[in-house]
Amino acid sequence: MTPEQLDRETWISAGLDALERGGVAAIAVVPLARELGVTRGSFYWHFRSREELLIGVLGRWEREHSDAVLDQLERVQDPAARLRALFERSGSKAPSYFDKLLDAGDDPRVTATLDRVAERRRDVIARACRQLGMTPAQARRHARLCYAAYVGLARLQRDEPALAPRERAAFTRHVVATLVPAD
Amino acid sequence: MTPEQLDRETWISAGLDALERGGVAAIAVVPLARELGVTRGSFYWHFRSREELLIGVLGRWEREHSDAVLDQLERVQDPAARLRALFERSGSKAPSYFDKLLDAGDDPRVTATLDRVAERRRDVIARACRQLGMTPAQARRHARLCYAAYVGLARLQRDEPALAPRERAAFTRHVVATLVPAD
DNA sequence: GCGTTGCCGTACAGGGGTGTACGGTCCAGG
DNA sequence: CCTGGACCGTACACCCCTGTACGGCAACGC
Repeated sequence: MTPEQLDRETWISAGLDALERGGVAAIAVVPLARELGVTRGSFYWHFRSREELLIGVLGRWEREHSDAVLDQLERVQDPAARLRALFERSGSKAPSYFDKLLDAGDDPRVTATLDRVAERRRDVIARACRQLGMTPAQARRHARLCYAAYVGLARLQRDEPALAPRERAAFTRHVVATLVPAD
Repeated sequence: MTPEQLDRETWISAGLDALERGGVAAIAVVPLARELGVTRGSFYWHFRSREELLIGVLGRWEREHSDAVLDQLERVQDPAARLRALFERSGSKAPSYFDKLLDAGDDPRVTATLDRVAERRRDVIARACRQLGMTPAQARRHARLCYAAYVGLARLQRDEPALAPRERAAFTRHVVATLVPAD
């Protein structure tokens, strides 16, 4: 099934899985080697250090899980619908990697990545707000607020387990009604 | 200056300082002992384990930095002004401990504490919303949104360094105008 | 004075992690 | 062939942390 020969990308995939389960601290050489049925000898052939793996994992997340989502969002023509889609996504299960990364505020590599995606996401939101008639300054402030709510919702959703489907839908409607102008 | 004899409360104070600087992981016996100019022999006389210290630090934060703030907030009569005060606080420097704790989502002790304070804060917000004319269900949803924004703002404010005073004031006004009903 | 108690230093055992050096294996290709 | 390179196992040195056992010292009461 799994190829007997590992390569860089296999290690990075395993690192992403570990991130989802145990956070950034779980992206460690020894546990990953155990999981892959291999020793650290393999790892240090493909990577120069643990940090190099971390950079690889962060890069892949940024490309495949963050930028990709934004591109998908940008394809929505109506700006109000675009913002709605953002908050409807935040109500579902998707941002599992995201709040794990939010937990690792100490690591400079992680914060650098997070700063980049935050800026891009706020830009997308601010553009939609301008299309809805806000001034640039208003749009910038509202984008900041919306992104803060997005980040906070990603947290709440992990701490509180359930939230019944009907209530979840009602809450999402309330969020959209409050934060999406002209709605 | 410092008493040559240490006691439990001194260790807990040092633990709180360490939390502010380096997060929950910095609440460790060896570094704290170094900082206090003492060895672990002292620590293990006052505490049975590192976890006992953690519990002490969390308890003190919950009493002196979380509950105290809520009590102060409750003394504001006008419900709209009460919510305004909440968001004006989130714009300043205060919640430094808070977002450090948010980073440690893995530790069960921390999440338990965070869940308790989240519930209390949402209750305070929801009560204000009901006083402003919302139905109980509306108030519950709006409190959830407000608290999510509060959490998200605590994060943003650490990542982004400055934000000029005038812009900060304008942003706070925008947050209040958006999230405080009848404003 | 003398012991008991509070407080701290020292030493040891152990676990988990990162890197490094080096030794094997297997498979291509001259 | 047999040589070299890709790939992995093994062993070692090291760091940082938790806990435990025990020994020392100073202050207090009796």
